[in-house]
Amino acid sequence: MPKAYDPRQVEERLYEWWEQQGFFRPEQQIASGLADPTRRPFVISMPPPNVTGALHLGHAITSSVEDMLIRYHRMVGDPTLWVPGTDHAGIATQNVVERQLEKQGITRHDLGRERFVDEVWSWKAEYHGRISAQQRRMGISCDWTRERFTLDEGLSKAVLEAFVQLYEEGLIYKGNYLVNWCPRCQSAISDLEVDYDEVNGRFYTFRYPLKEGGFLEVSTTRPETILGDTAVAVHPDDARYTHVIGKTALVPMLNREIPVIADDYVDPEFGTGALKVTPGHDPNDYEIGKRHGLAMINIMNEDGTLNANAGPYAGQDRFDARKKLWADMRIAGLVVGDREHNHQVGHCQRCGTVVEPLLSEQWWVKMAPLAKPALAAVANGDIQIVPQRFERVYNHWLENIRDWCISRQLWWGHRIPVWYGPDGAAFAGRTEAEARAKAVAHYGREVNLQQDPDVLDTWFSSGLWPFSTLGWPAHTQDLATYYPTTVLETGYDILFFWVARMIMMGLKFTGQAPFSVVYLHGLVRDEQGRKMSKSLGNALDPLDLIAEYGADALRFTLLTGGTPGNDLKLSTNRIEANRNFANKIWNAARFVVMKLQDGELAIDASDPNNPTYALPDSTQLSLPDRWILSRYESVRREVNRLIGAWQLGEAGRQLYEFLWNEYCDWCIEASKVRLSDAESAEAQATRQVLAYVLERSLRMLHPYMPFVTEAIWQNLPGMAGDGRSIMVTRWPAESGRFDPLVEDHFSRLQEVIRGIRNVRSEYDVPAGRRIAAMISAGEFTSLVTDNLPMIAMLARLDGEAVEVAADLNAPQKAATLAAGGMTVFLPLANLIDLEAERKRIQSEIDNVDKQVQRIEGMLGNPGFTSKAPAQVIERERTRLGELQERHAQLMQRMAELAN
RNA sequence: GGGUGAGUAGCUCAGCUGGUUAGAGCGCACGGUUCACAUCCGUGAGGUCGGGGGUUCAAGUCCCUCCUUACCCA
Repeated sequence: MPKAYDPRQVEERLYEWWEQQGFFRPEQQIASGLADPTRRPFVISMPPPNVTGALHLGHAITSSVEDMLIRYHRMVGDPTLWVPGTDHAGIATQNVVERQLEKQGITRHDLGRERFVDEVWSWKAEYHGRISAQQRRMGISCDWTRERFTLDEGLSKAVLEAFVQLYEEGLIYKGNYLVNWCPRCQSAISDLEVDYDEVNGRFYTFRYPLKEGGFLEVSTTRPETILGDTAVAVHPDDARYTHVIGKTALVPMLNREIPVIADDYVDPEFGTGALKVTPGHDPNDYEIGKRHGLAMINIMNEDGTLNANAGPYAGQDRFDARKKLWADMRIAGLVVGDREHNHQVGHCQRCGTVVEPLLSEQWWVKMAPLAKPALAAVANGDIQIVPQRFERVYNHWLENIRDWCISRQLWWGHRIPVWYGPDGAAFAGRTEAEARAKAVAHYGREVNLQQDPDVLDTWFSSGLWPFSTLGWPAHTQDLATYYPTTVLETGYDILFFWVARMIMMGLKFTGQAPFSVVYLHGLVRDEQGRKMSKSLGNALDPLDLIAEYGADALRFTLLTGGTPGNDLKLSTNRIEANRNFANKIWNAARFVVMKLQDGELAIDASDPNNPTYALPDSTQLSLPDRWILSRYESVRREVNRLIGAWQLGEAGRQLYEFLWNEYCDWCIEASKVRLSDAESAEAQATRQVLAYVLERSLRMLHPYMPFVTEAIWQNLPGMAGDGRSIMVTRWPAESGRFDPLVEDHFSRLQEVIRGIRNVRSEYDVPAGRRIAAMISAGEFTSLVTDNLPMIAMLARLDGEAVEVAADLNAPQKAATLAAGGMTVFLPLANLIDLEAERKRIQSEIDNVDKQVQRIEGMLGNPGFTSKAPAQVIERERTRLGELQERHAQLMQRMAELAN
């Protein structure tokens, strides 16, 4: 084993080996006996990354969390399946390819639909390759043989099936309503695809002339929509305006006559209290228009220019028209004024263009009937959302859900499976033949059919992902075995886009919730807490980080750097620290492996998936051996508990602290004494314990840091070979080694050792100098004498000059410390300054005093003694006793020094 | 306007169902050629847990309120 762990030397090689061995496949897990085929499989559908481009840290955190869960469950013995795949990402992908073509001066229309789509497919091929290579670098153990793409034949069939079923049930309908229209993409988009950003706009106030004479002052942020006004509204109770209700207003520049109406929606406090109503270009006005039977005028073309309804402004871009119209109105004397005004404006999530509410004929899904069961599934516990607080967000959205616009005026995606007859009648079919048959039945003869040119919203196909990837609508073996899946893990930002829709679709088409747990992670941000983005230039590339620190360090950082549902500010400092951790355990293992050369090591290999270093007979175990075994068992229990409670980060942190602070800093250090006589029985026992605890701990760390744990495990004598891998060993079971008394005893010795080190440091005793000590150990005398060589080594005492007894008198010139229920005198003759020593002891006495007072206060409080649990009271009593004793020891020493 | 999260050491964050003297990493100070590791070891300094009120024997943890901040929905 090299002196430093170098991830670059091992990661890619190990990954290829794992994949080649078939470890990622549930069939292999069952065949090898690791997984119990009678257990419920553990299944995750990977959130499919868009084939748009490269992966970012959002994908890296997804990969880290899911792989952690998958590896853990695989080791636990569940048949474990992780289905990977990618998403065609309609608008996003079409946009990048269009932009690419733009550079060559070509539009998609130049190419035509078919050639353009071919172009996108080749883009997809290239980026899909990049994406899966990146995911492999993360170390993810998904079943690549089951990889899917949303435009695959099978998944496309699922889309057709879902569409036709919903259509036939009347849950999909076509209608001319107000949609969010992106003039650049020239497509409708759903409510969720609109981002509302604050914009420095203007607030324009003008006069609306009345036919009957006079005028009404009205304000707007979008003057060009005046051209589409079909009413002016005031609040019915607004005394200022009662007299104008029912009169007729004249649309500026067009002189079109429109009514002045009264409607509760109008806020008399806002602006002038009179509202222009443009049902064709504003969602609220649309509602008013419906209530009052107003005309709905569309003044805009699909590219954002105005149409013939805009009269003289036809052909002008919407923003040019805004300026022109305002200028003309100014000349006409209709302008009152305009001022700065910051407000929220909808932008296309994919291209940033200001979205226009536009009347348009689109396909919709009726959501209310789908939302109801989805709400119930969470309410009745079929689906658990982690963290739970997101249930409220989920509920709120579903309770107020609106119909979903699913048609997109794009070329890249699932073509809508509807064909129109000559008179426009629509026939939905899973195939053209099916639609044709319906048409023949309808018309009584063959007619020409034309397929709808539009495609479906990407999320329509993603909504089917958990079951379409397993073969639905076909009744495949995979679907029967692995559906419903277990956990859906993703960022909270796509709770509505994806998670809620999968739940609705899953319940609708399979009658079952598609997963039982939704685990939501937070967003990865930069060190200042900003969202990572290309334009800010603050986006870290996971591949760069892996190259510099190793995949394990990145994974561990993403897993332990935060808590579920909360954003994570990623700093390279932290990744570096975790790289150091990988190196630390690598070196710990180097030490152990080196020491293991000194003797034969018995391995219990009765279960091929659970090769186990045998432990010595318990009579052979020293205190440090028993201690690390007990600590290991405590941590094992705690890690299990935490993972069970979805506290994956905390579990990882526990492992980190156990391995570094207990295994390395104490267990290994303490072992060196007993290993010095390599031939001895105690050395052999120590080696066995070192090996056992290391190997078991590596298993628990494996889901977090798969590479370094495997790299080490392959070097552990007797473990590797015959294609064995740590990733398919069993998760450690109860060891029966927990021993609180041992933990108590060892921590007393730790206190003594730390205390001595502290004094040494305070008195500037040279690190290499071995010093004398007198330990007045009371009831712990045999504990100390039994472990004296270890204490001497760790505290750098001169073994020849250590005196231990139940009760010792202090030498005059000595530093004194009370620790672990014992008193230690360090006769540092020429170093001790009596005055300084008195001060040191006094400050310790003060410290002890404070605690004694606190506890005495507690125990003296009848409320406490009568109401607190007996265990807590008992613990405080014990502590008080020890503190009082310590206090007495220090006081006695003070008295001696005073002489 | 409705909702949610965050506010704990100089920085980034843990702290589960309320119960020892509130922890870690980084940074800082001091000291280290201790036979695995300087990607390291040892010691230490540093916190009125955002403010105020309340519940409780006991509050970083529960409740109310306010402040700051980020995000979601409308």
